[in-house]
Parts: sequence; structure tokens; C-alpha cells
Amino acid sequence: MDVKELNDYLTKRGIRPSFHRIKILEYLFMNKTHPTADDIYKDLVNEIPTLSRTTIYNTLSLFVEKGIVSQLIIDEGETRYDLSEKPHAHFRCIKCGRIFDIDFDCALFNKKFIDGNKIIETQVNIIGICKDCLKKEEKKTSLTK
Amino acid sequence: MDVKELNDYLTKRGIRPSFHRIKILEYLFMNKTHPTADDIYKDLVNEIPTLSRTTIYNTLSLFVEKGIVSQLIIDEGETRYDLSEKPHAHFRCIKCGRIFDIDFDCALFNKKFIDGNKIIETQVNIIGICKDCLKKEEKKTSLTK
DNA sequence: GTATCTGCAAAACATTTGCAATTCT
DNA sequence: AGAATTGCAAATGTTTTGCAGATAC
Repeated sequence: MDVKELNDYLTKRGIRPSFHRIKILEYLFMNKTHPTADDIYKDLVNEIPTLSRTTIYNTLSLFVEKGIVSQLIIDEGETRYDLSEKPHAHFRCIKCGRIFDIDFDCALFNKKFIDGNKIIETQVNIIGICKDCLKKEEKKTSLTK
Repeated sequence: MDVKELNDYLTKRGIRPSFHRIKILEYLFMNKTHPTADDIYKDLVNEIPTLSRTTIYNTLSLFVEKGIVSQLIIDEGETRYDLSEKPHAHFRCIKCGRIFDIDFDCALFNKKFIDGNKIIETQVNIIGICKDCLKKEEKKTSLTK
């Protein structure tokens, strides 16, 4: 996505395309790693030295409000952000801290109601040990033996 | 559950049953409302005036470590605590803020692995508007008309 | 009497807010 | 000019930490 496309992407969704907003949106398109506000800040501040955290927070909450970004509450103490795409599950590894998408289609994703309660969004968070960290543990164990 | 039972409950799980620990465990058995650390503190401090938040945090993390309590990450900025029972989904109402259990059996609850990644725990969080708040909204709408 | 438990006060975080400065039209 | 956007600095709220005092075995 080039700047013109990002510009249109925002305009179409009723968001004025300022320089910062385009940069943050571009970051989200390029880094589908469920970054925290601080992750985004730390990376972008190299490019835009005058950038402030407040702008990151302002922009992200605007994006959430307009529905182009969704909040992922999976860690204690910090919120992660994700471009809104088709619903999927998230896996968080307790060893390496990585969070990645899992292509799992929960029966709830298509439901509008459950027990009379209206569903807006369903988040499926899987906590565990990822493939890569499992391999590392295996190696350690076999060396110890 | 009386004090003796709570005492045994802790002892069996390798936790020394201090007065505070029993009180906090009792609270969790009696209030299955997914309280925050602060909820527990505010209620118990009436009974135990010298109680400190630190003790609540210490005790809860001990309980989590020993597996008798699980952490529920569903709200921004605060962790909720739950007696570990059979896996179920949680519903959070964005109007009234209430969080309650939903008896939904996600296919992931019984899985040990997904895509080669080891599953420790799966949390299913449904965000929406609860039955009661929907009714209130209906009333308002019909009055406005 | 030594280890454990508790609690205060301070620190450490992420996030929000008030307001002033800047930018855009 | 007037509205929207940005950014600093302070405030807020939750949780953690260091350490001292109390309690238990």
C-alpha cells in the first residue's frame, strides 16, 4: 500500500488523512504483530522524532472508534492493536511472549446472540507454549539427559 | 464452605492457611463475580481493617501459581480473578460492565495442541450488550417513539 | 530463632487529561 | 480566523517492589 492508497483508505472511512495517521496506519499494515501503543511509538519515533505517545493513543482510539482497528486484550497491563479483519483466534506464548493469529473458526464468530445477550465481538485467546519454544525446550532436555 | 473446609482446601494444595488467605478464598467462593483485586480489597477491608492491597496481590498470585485461581484478562487495565473451574466462556456487557459466565463449550477447551503449539489455557471472551441492558434500551426506544 | 507473612510507602507501568502550540483550510 | 491536530507535562489507576515489623512453627 502506497501513501495514496492509505490516504484513500482513511478518507473512505471518514478519517482525515493527516501525516501521522497515515504513518500509523502504514505501520499497522506492515507489522501484523499485534503491537502495543508503545511498540508503535518506539518504532515510529525514529522516523518522526517529534512524535508523541499521546498522538499514538489519540490515533489508535480514533481508528478503533471508526472500526478499522480492533483492540486485543490478552496481556496483563497492556492493550494490543490489530487491523480489523475476519475473526480469528490469538495464541500467546508464555515463553517468548509472541502473539500470533490462529486460523480457528469458533462457532461464536457467526452468532449474533447467545442466551439472549447481544454479541458485538468474540475474542478467543489461547495461552500456551509455541512450536518454536517447544523445540528449544526439547533440545535443552535432551542435552541435560 | 466453613473455615475448616477452606483450611483443608488450601492445605491439600500446598498453601499454608493463614487468616488472610482463608478470608480471600472464602470471598472467592462466595462472590463468583470475577472480582478485581480492588473489589476484594474494598469488601474485605471492612472486616479486616488492617488489610493491605499488597496482601491481596500476594495472595492472588500465590493462588494463581498453585492453580486454584485463574486470571481473566477481559477488561483494559485491570485483571479479574476467578476460581478455576471447568472451562467456560465469559460475557462482558459494555453498558453495565458486568461479567458473567456463559455455558459454551468451545472445541478448543479439549485440545492439547493446535498447529503444533501446546495449549495451556483457552479464554473465550464475548463482548456485547447483556439481556438486561437490551431490555432497558427497548423501553427507552419505545418511550421516545 | 528462623522462616514466613503482612503492610506501608515508593516506584513502575500503561493510559488519560488539560491545555497550549501548531497546522490546515 | 476557526477548527482540527499534535505534544508536553501532569494526573490517574493498577500492580510491583523494597524493606521493616509482626506472626507462626
